Amino acid sequence: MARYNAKESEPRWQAEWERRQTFVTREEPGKPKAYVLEMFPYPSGRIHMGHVRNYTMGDCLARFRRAQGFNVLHPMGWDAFGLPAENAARDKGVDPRGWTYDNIKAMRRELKLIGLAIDWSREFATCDVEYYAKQQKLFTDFYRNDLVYRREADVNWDPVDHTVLANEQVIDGRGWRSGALVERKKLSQWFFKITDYSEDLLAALDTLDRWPEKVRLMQKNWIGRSEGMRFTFDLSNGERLEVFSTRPDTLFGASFVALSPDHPLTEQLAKSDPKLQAFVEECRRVGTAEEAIETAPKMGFDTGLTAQHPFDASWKLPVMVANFVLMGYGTGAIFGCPAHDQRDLDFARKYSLPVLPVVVPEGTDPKAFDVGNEAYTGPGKLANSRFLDGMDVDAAKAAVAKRLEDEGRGTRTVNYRLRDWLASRQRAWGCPVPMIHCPKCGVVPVPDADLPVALPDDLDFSVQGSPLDKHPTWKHVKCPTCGGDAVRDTDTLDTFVDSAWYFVRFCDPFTSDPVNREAANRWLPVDQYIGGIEHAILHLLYARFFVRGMKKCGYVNVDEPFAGLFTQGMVCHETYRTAEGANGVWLEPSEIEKRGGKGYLKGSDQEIVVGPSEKMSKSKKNVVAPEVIIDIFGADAVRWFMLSDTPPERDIDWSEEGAEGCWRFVQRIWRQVSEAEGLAKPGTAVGEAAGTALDLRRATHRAIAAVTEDLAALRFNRAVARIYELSNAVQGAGTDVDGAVKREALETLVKLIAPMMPHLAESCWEALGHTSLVAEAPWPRAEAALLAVDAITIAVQVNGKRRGEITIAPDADEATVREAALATEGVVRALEGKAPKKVIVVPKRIVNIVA
RNA sequence: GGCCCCGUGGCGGAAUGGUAGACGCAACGGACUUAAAAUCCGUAGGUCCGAAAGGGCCGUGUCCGUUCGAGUCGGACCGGGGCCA
Repeated sequence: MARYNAKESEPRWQAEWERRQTFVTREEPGKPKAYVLEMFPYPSGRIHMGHVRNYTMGDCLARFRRAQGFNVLHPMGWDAFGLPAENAARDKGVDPRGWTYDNIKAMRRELKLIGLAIDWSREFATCDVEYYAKQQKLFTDFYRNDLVYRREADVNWDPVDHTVLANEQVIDGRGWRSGALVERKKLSQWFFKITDYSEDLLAALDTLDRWPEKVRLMQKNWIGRSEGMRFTFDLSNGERLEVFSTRPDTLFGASFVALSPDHPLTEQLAKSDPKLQAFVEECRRVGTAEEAIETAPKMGFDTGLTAQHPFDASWKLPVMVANFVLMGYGTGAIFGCPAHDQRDLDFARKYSLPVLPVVVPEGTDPKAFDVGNEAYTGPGKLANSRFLDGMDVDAAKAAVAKRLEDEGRGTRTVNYRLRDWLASRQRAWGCPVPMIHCPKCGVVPVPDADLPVALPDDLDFSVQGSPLDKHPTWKHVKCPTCGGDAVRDTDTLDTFVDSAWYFVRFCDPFTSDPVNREAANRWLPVDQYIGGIEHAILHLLYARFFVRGMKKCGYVNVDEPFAGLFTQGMVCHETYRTAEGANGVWLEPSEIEKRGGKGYLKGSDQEIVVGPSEKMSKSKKNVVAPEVIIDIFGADAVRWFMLSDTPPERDIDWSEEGAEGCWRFVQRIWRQVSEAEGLAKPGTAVGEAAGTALDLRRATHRAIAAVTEDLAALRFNRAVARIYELSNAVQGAGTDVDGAVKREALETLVKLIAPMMPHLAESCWEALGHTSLVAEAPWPRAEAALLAVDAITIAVQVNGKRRGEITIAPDADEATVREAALATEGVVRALEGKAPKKVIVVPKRIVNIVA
């Protein structure tokens, strides 16, 4: 037989699957369902190794479930709106729609090279007007159901690029592209009311038991529930100021009251105080990113006002404006207790404010307790706090709360760090916000009959500002209510909205409603979602919110989008450069060669520096292109690599040697199958087996049991190891094994590799004389009788040290095992004639003799 | 600073509290070959004793503990990574 020719075989089987519509999902209500989904890609134009790993894992699971008799939904689409298309349009003058669809075409072709068992008939892109039309319908329904609202908000504004920037795009107070100092600007923006679900999104994390603990913890921290109090201070100007605090127990340690630069009172005071106005502007230059505010030096401005301590009318605290107080958190005003809050302490030291400890560790003398430059936030007893003295922190919080509530001065509240989701973007390549602004009627949603609000084809990306807004005609429209002249909302929705419900649409992407309720309720939740950990918060939280909103609007009746979540690791590669440090120039893997464990410039004796393995990135040139690799080794070998060795949640190192090893294994399987001699005819029953044949049958069925268990738990690397073992067993069994037993072993081997190396499996299946597809063959079943063994080898220890082993029947009684153990040569030697004090017999495990 | 995760051969990694290092990569020895590639067979944690068969001791980052028995459970520490500050 000839060597396995992946180049010839892979396109052939891909065409055959397509011809037979093997992976088109049909509704098969009699079967259990399995919705397997990998995070859909942004159509950059090229796939990378990270995609290959992600989609191979999902594909392996989808094929496995299919063979097990599940009705599988495994779709694919494109997260196709976003900035790169718009930047290409602006910089190169290309049409963003054409650019995007060209990229999709190129990427689809590359993806198909992997041989994925995907129902391509359901494919869509979020930039398809058919898709975003439905999203606009959802948006207006969310609006009618009070899940969307409009308000003025502070945003990062780049005055050079004339655009809003996300917090992450502001570096050191400057726009990442223009380098201009970012301003904060108030704009009317659309928000999703995600905070309505703060408590539910937090509490329901406990139900997601097939999510990584890490992701649940990250979401929990992001939602940031804290219990505290809102209460008021009386100010010297006669007004009352409401503050929020999670530490009301430290009220007697207060040394100032601080306002956010964006607090209404600050704004009011700034009108008549140019110095304060200048201070506020300085604060705004830091931007709105929490981290920037957190790490910026503490800055304060004394307003000259004082606040009266709630429990002591004679105690006056200065009222400051401080840059570290966030308007979006609590009430935008705090009282500062420097001894027990690090930010307050940094601030107090800078402005020479008093620092009085009011909580000290148990058994510490309050007079001797020195705060220094580190705030004490641990547990302890109250001190210097009048009626609270001696209480612990919780008791003091309760006592303060009760007193403030009794006086009608405050209430206990739960506060969340989670903010409402700002959905407006001043960008043109996105889903237009389906709203109309009428001078008479105000904001009016676009009526269903007028949807979709499609993007115009003739956007001019060379203009300053938003191309949608600057379009000569697009925004002008009649008000649906009064018929008068009105304008469209010229913002688009955050692209995270597009990905917040695409998995619902996949359940029936053809229906004219946004959702086919029956299909959605049958397929959802996604049984296994697979993607990168980088989406732990944003995408996954938004999708959880969206499903809740869609439930409120009557579209679905599930509580959570993703029942199982798996976050796969990155693909890494060694880095190469011509020299250490700054003198070195990065080299591509194809530019070097390895000899004797060292790296050299290809075809020369010039040694190069082999650096550590890092995430593949263009800047370090340590990327390998999937298409190139598939061309060399075939898709199956690459798929096998992605599933081998490294546990799927960890980062994997791509290496040429490893890929060659996979390619050799492909050939080995092919050889074992295609060159097998003396096989029984397909369908021959296996009779009584003994000796080598029985050993092979046992190895076969052990492999079935282990691989089945491992694949169900996504332990691909272990499944791969079990398959190697079966292959070794086939090899070791030799040629004179019964033909039916050998056929059983080989057919099992082929079925077990089928989810991982589907093309090779089809070729082998054909070589074994089948005319059907292995993709349509049922998953093998392990026979319990063959998993049992009639003799097991267990270790014998003396005082916990291994001194020998015995081979014995698994059901041997304790006395027999004990006798055999004590008779073992090594045990006799170790005991030196002494009588054992105790013999511990753990059936089928071990014998330990205590001497 | 707090919380979480991870430290096992040259490398990736296995191991329900029960024979540590399965399986793979790289390496080495042998067979086949004019030769190479490919393939097949075999060796392999360290160390000491022995001609060999075999055996002793040490060994999962370090130390301590629980247990008949610890890579696995608990505590402290060291190192790496992540999230939040």
